[in-house]
Amino acid sequence: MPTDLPVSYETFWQDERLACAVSAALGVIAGRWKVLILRELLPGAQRFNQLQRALVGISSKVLTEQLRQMEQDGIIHRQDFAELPLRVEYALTPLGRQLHPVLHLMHQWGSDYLARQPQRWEQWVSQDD
Amino acid sequence: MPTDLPVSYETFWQDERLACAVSAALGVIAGRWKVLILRELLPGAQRFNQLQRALVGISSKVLTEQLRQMEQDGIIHRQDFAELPLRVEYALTPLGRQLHPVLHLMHQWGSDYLARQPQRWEQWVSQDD
DNA sequence: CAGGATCCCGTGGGATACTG
DNA sequence: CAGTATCCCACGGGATCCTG
Repeated sequence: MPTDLPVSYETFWQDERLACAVSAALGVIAGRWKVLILRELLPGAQRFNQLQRALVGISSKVLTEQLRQMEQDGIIHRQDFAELPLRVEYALTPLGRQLHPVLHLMHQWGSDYLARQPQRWEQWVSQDD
Repeated sequence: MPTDLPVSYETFWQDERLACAVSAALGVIAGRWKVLILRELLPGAQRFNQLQRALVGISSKVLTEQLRQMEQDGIIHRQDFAELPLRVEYALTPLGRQLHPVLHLMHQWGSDYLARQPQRWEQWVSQDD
């Protein structure tokens, strides 16, 4: 039912439906590995195995799942070069690249949060640093 | 949308551990009802039943869980007025209030996303409008 | 190389009922 | 009013092995 979205500052967050936009954004990036995948793709396109090596601990099944979802959500693009050995590259779409400011702000808040809740560090620390 | 990013742009996202900050922020707001609770609390403190009435469909158990987690995460504060009938108020902490810009940016991105993926609307639409 | 196919499991969250 | 106490289940995600 809600179609046009008046994204003005005054109406922000007033309307029930506007909350959905936040939930939608959340749904798109809330996967276990998605922000990490986004980070890997920020510098440029990456191949499947490059991603898998970067994301230490992820299985190929899960990586495939996350990539497929992100592709369906329109934030990454999958390019299959029909050649042997197989070569597939994943890259951010414009929409995906527009997540950068969001991630940046989340990072800022998160850093502040972690500084105040040091005991909560360990659950977010990557194993591979 | 802000394509130009503020200050510490160089350090952002370079380090493994900086990704954790994003994941941490995500973990704090990723609950099924948390952004909705945040929105309810933005105008000011709310009582338990006020929240439950606003969040149509939530059970008291789940509401309690989400509130407890958010309290533990330091983004809301629980004030128990020891009086009868029982009265407990939940309010944002300063840290919680600092999520506002994050939510705002997520809302902007989400609106853009929903505009491009109209078929995905329904899964985010609230039932109570 | 880039996945598919299976099997498996913890847990976030829902439904319902009860209580100080 | 502001919660507990149980029971329950889907599903996101992990582990392992297989393939065009």
